[in-house]
Amino acid sequence: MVTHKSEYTDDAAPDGYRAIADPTRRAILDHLRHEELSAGDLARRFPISRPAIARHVGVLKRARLIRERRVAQSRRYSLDPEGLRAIDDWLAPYRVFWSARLTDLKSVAEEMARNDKDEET
Amino acid sequence: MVTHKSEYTDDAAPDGYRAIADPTRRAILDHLRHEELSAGDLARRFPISRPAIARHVGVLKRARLIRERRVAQSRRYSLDPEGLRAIDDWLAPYRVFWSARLTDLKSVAEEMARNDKDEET
DNA sequence: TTGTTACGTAACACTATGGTTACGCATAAG
DNA sequence: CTTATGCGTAACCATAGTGTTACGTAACAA
Repeated sequence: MVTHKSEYTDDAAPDGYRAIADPTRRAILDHLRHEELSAGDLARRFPISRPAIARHVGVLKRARLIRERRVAQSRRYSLDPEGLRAIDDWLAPYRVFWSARLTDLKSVAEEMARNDKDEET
Repeated sequence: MVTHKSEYTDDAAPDGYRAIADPTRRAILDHLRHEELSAGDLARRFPISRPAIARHVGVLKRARLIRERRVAQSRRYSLDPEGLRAIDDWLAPYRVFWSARLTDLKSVAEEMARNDKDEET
């Protein structure tokens, strides 16, 4: 709803779901999967400006999807499994829906209901 | 440019990443994991209006995360594994980053690099 | 010191998103 | 038929998100 905060209280860490919602940020992760890169390196690989990259990197960092390592005046970024693992954990209960056949989806749902009876807050 | 339209450029199917970025939509999915529900059913379980639910449901439907089944004037929604599976597929290559422990992250990255040498288009 | 390089942050504009209320359409029931 | 129910859509408003340019700071090099 309306938080009425309006100040830039950036205390709340952005969640991983929001972080990977942006295709540019997913592409950044895909790049970091292969090698450690700085913000400048990334900016050269994308059609957007370096400040934009810096913002994306900030979101990913606060969501614990990447880590920062300072080398001289450069900052190298690498993957941090923590955030993606959280998403994977959320996704896990759904995985049975496609690993188990689709032919009997209803029984699968009922089995799920037994396993985690009241998971919602 | 689009000066006076700008309202619904939503012809393109929304991707699943965007769909699960919203906590309300994730909660909707969690409810549908246990039982088949209509938009009205969902609206009663959430503190937002039914039209808002209908919009969320539309996003989830176009992202192939849920399915619609018409019963009389009611529309029952159930999970569609297709969309979440796509996300899981994207997530899969990263899974090795936390299944292999953090002790030697660099070698893991190099292994990944060998496996899918150039994945970006 | 001065100059270069690498980077993040501030300020701003535009678009996208998510909420509301009001309305229209389809089906069911009387 | 008329009336009620269930649901989606349109119009509108407030906020969050994403891009830009301009600027400030920190680490090297000379």
